[in-house]
Amino acid sequence: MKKKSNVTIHDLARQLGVSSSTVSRALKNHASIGEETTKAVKRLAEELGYRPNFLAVSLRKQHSTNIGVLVPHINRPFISSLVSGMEQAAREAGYSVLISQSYESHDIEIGNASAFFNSRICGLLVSCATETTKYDHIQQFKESGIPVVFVDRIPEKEDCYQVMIDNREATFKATEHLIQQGCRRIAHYGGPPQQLMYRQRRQGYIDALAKHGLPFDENLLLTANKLTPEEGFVLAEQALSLANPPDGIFAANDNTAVSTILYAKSKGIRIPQDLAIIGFNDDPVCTIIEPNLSSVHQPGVEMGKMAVKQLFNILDIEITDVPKITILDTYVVPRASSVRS
Amino acid sequence: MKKKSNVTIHDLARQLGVSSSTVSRALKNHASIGEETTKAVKRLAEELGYRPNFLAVSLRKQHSTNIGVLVPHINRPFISSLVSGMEQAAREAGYSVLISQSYESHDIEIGNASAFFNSRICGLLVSCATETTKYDHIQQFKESGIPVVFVDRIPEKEDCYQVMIDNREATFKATEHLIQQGCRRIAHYGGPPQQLMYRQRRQGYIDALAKHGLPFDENLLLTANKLTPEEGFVLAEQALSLANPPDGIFAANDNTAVSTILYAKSKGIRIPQDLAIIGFNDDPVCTIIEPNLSSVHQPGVEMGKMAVKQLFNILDIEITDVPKITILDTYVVPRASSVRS
DNA sequence: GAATTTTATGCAATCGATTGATAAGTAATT
DNA sequence: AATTACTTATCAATCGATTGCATAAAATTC
Repeated sequence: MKKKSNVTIHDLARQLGVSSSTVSRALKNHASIGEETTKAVKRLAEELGYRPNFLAVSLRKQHSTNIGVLVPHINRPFISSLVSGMEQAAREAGYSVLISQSYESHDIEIGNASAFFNSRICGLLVSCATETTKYDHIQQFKESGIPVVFVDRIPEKEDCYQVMIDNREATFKATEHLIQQGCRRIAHYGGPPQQLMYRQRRQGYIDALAKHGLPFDENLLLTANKLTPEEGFVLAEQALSLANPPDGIFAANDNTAVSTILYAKSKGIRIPQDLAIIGFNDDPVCTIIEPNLSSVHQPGVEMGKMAVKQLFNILDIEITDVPKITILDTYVVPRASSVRS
Repeated sequence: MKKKSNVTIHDLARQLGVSSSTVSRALKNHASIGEETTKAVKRLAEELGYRPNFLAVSLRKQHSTNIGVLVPHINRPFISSLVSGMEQAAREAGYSVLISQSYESHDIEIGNASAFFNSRICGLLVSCATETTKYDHIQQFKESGIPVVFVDRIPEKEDCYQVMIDNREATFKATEHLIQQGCRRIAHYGGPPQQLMYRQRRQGYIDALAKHGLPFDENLLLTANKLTPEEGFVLAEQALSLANPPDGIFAANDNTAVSTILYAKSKGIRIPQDLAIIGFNDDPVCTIIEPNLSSVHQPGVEMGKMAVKQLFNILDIEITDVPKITILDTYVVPRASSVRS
């Protein structure tokens, strides 16, 4: 009895002396199956613990109920929230989520996309690797009619479904916040400029300076290819050893902002009095570091859910009239690292 | 041309004027297919961009190459590392990872398990919900010959494949570390005792006290059902408002340890002089909080990889003679929150 | 040259569910 | 009684790949 006891539609058919098509239809309450028969089929199905074989269904229907998720890493606060939201929304609708990590490598991303393609996912959610600038590996999905939704990290000029935030506006608000706190020389840590997101973040910074009549000083614009904590220390040292150092720093992520706080403190620089700092992401560390780090909050779980909703919309599973490009709200969370009261 | 251009084995067969069985065999370098034919098949397959349909393969072979992963949450540092390791090891072998979150709810866990069962996963990796004490929903997999590996959160008395750490030993070392730092009244924050893991962690604490001849005081044993940061404040208040307060705290996770540091600091209690603290997990916050939090490091990514390796071992995909129960090493990471020099 | 072995390939069933076309049985209409 | 209309259920093909068995052709042996 401890054997592969997988009951199929045929087993039910045999035991009831009907055809398997009848069983199939009965289970779906098809109108052309008699009430009696339907009831009998359902009773036996329940009794024997019948479970439809999704593989068979998918093969027949030409698509699975698995959604592919392609992200750079999953063990990062923001991304794991993103994935969490995706999983939640997908599962509520009876779909599953397949994940893969590119580790920011374009080649790995291509390989993972290929694997997803072969396993006939019903849709793809992507947050691109930093390296990625070509999208042939994504194109194959579109060509096969498999919907693709880009999340957070959006391709340069592709016409595609997107769920994102307004990076420019978000950083505009963050920079403006520093200005309102009295900062006059604000530095910005930017990410790799080949990525649209980081260029947008830089633009918001520049726009905010312009709006408030502050000069743009190239020396205050620092970039790193990876915004890791380690890199944060390098950036902090660069910024703070300038002949004319900044009185405020807007970092494109929290990692580097945290490192800057640590570095500044070690140099006896007072935060926020001498140096106000704001980060981006609103990671959990923000409320741990002292002083607590101000940051721009972006709704990770929500973005994940929206991406799935977008996908379902395209698949006509749940028509909710989602616009092709969804932009979710961000807001500045002012904390002790920047609030001078 | 932008249509579903999915090339099948039959398309290749037709174009080459051979049967689809020949194509199938040729693609797998079957010995009984002529060299010429094999080459021709492969060339055309390459040319037309043939991709095997995993759904069809899986249906035929009676199992997919998808591994189901059942965890309480994915947006937690330790678990996301666990999942990251699983994904990595799985993908290297050409397998994919399906994830689902139980949110610590037994009912949701059952539902997710059921979905996995229907989609014919080839194996299951589980880290149980706190609520879970019955394992019928897992049993169905074993009965169907689908291997199950438990990770980190292990069932009480089931005979099963496991990848875990020695919780008792880990907490023994952590407690001993505090004792070596001069602590004589050590409190312990425990998790829900219905979960084996937390009972083991408590036991290690008790054993360490015993070994060093320290009295066990029930008042110093505090438990919470959820070891959240909020709950950490509650525990901290309880511990520190005792008539005879502790001089050391060993918390069963980092969240509550961090809250305790924050709380203690707000009360003017010096860390580690007045109160030494050590947590568990070695989350990223440990090096952010000040003073840096000592903790017990457990290898999340490694555990994830091991779990997959264990699965492959059972599936005879890669025989590595992994023991049924794998116990990975942990070590104490001493930091400023507990080191009195 | 006949018998036997080897090499290379095809046939057809199978995995489990779905679905358009079709048939059998009963009831209603003329 | 014959025709039409329903109701209910079956047949058989299909999705794409795999595989045991059969077979045709070529090569080898006696």
